Amino acid sequence: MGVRPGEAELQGVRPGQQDRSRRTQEALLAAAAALVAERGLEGTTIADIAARADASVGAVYHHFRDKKAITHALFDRYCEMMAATTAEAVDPARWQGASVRDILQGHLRFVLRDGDEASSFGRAGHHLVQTDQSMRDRFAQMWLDLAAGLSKLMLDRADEIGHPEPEFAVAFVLDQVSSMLRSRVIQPVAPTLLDGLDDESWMQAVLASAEGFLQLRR
Amino acid sequence: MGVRPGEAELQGVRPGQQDRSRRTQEALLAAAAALVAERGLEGTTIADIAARADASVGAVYHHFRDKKAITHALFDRYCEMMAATTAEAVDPARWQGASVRDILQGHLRFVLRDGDEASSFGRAGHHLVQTDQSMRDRFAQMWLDLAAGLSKLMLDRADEIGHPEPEFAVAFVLDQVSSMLRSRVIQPVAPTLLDGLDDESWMQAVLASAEGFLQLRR
DNA sequence: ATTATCTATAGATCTATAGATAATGC
DNA sequence: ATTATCTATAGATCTATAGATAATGC
Repeated sequence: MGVRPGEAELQGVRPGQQDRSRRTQEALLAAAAALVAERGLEGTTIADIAARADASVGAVYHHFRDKKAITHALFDRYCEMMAATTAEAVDPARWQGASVRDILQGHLRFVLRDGDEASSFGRAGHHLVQTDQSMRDRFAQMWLDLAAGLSKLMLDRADEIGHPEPEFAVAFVLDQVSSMLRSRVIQPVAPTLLDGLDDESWMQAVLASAEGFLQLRR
Repeated sequence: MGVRPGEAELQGVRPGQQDRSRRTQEALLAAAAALVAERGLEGTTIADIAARADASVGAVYHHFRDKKAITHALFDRYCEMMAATTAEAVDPARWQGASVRDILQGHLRFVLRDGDEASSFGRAGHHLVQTDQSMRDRFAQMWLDLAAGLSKLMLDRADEIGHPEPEFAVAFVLDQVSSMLRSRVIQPVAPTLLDGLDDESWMQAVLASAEGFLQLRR
């Protein structure tokens, strides 16, 4: 999936020419994602990955040149997921006739759903971002793309926005929403005062807050 | 500082009876804090710590039973800092005559200033929280104490709050503010759309948002 | 005399490789 | 015949200790 053979091989991922090979490689990646999501990169050993995938250490090194090649393959998956999300979230055609509130709500719902299915690739990606500069840069670019796309969609509806500086207000609200999503879904660090609140009510409160700041007209 | 000798020794920190000893132990802790803040716990070796403190590996093990003892000593420092902050932020006497907005602003200013001085103990603490369950629990308790204190201060001024459910509104706003502080100051992960904005203007926008949600009366 | 520090190294882990064995598909 | 997997292990790194040396303060 994803990277073309030539490119993948450059990054230390061996293509594989048998069906069995592809299955093993999938299992190894899934095992690595789960373990990295749980314990972080440095808490995960090659032997752990092999064991969880019912394979051997040798098999791991048959598929990946070294440990770094595994992390890059994992992060590629993460980037594909996020790029797909962005493309959909930012497509103007999809949001014909939608209001600013609809757009924000769509984004919130998407991330909440995504967090719910507890995709280990997502969590693993977030661990990796903190360990490698090149991944940090790539992540930053992806996030700016998403934010810029959402921002454009919302500013196309500037007539709904009562705040005197719509550009600033939109940037602030996107920042606010993403910070809150991160604390609740992506990388919770401490229980919050709102832990008892269900996702739907929480989302409505976030939307109400954004609505107030933007001074949305009905 | 902080822990009483008996308690410290139990946790694997050797008290030390000479002046030189105390200085070395300080240097070792400061070095460990800086390195953990930079590279995380698992990226930091005992040899690194010794080198940065101009000491030897043997000296490290003279002062701390094992690596875990160092991390606990670091986290103790972090807890002391945070407990002091909380005690001050939550003291009703200090906020005589202050408005809800003043209280929120005080909290924001404090964390922003703290982040500015880039205390490596603070950053190290945040890395440690993610690696150890007992630290996670302790951190959660401290954060709930701070939030409960701020919440009480604000609810004592419920007459300023126009939101129909003041308790919920206050909890939501505290959650929102702490999420945003974390993303901007404590553990930034990606550049935001607001990176160009100075701290003061950012803070004013956060306060305006909270003011709107709480429906504060003047 | 006691306490603190240093050097050198044993023991534990972990990454990565080499060589032998098993499975695949032309 | 080729590709994939496994077992066993070399080499690198890191934690922790032992024993020798240096500094402190009664």
